[in-house]
Amino acid sequence: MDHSQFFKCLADDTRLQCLLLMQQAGELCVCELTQALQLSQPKVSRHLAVLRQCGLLADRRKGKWVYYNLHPNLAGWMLNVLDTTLQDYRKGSSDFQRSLQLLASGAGRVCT
Amino acid sequence: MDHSQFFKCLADDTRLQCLLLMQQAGELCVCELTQALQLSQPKVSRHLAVLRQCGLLADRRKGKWVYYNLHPNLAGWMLNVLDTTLQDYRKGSSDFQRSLQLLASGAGRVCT
DNA sequence: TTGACACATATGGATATCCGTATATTAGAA
DNA sequence: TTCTAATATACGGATATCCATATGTGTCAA
Repeated sequence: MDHSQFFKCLADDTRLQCLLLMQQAGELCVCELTQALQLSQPKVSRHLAVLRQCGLLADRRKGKWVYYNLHPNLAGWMLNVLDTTLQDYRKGSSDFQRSLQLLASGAGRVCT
Repeated sequence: MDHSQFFKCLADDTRLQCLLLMQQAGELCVCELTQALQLSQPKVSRHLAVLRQCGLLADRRKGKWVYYNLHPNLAGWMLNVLDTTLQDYRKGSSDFQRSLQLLASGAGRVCT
């Protein structure tokens, strides 16, 4: 995986938010991400597929639900970039705060 | 400037190499970058314009030459991302080593 | 002022990306 | 097996990105 390819993965707002939410909150299923980000299911799913195919995410099926998380073998420098970004993202983005709240409240949450 | 917008700037190989070369070597003019990266002048110039318009680079004209450098007011987290990337980039990319050598040797260099 | 050089930008076409909508796939429950 | 819910993918169109080539702009020197 190329350096610029990695950044291409972060260059879309939906993908970046998914990654940062998982880094903050750990493993999440598609329905949680869809709720937290207030986006359509196909949109979220398609972007998660991109991140999975690039090796940034690992997926795990449990019953009807599929859980995603940062890939355990993610390169150190990539984790470092995500860390740095998350720290700044938390300060600035009110959307991110709302997403975290939606996550915490479990609004519309169906997966166990 | 948006977070994902910043990553969009790094998502192109030419732009990423330009940024990392400047971070490594400091201020560089267009002809040096063109030589070091072995790319056409319009291609380099166009990507530098993108980075300048996004506020990542500052430019300074001196006679016939235009020197570019990382913008002095670059946000801390962005510098941090670039640092992390450069460290890993130096290890892996043999192209980058060659570019640095071309820079150091001053091959085809005309600007003072 | 003219010519040469460094750099910037305009243009048009090829390709990639993104999205909404519709549909397929998979798993559990009835 | 059949139905439903969660997720994945296919399709078509709109938009964005990237490039090579050609041309414009600014500076110096003669």
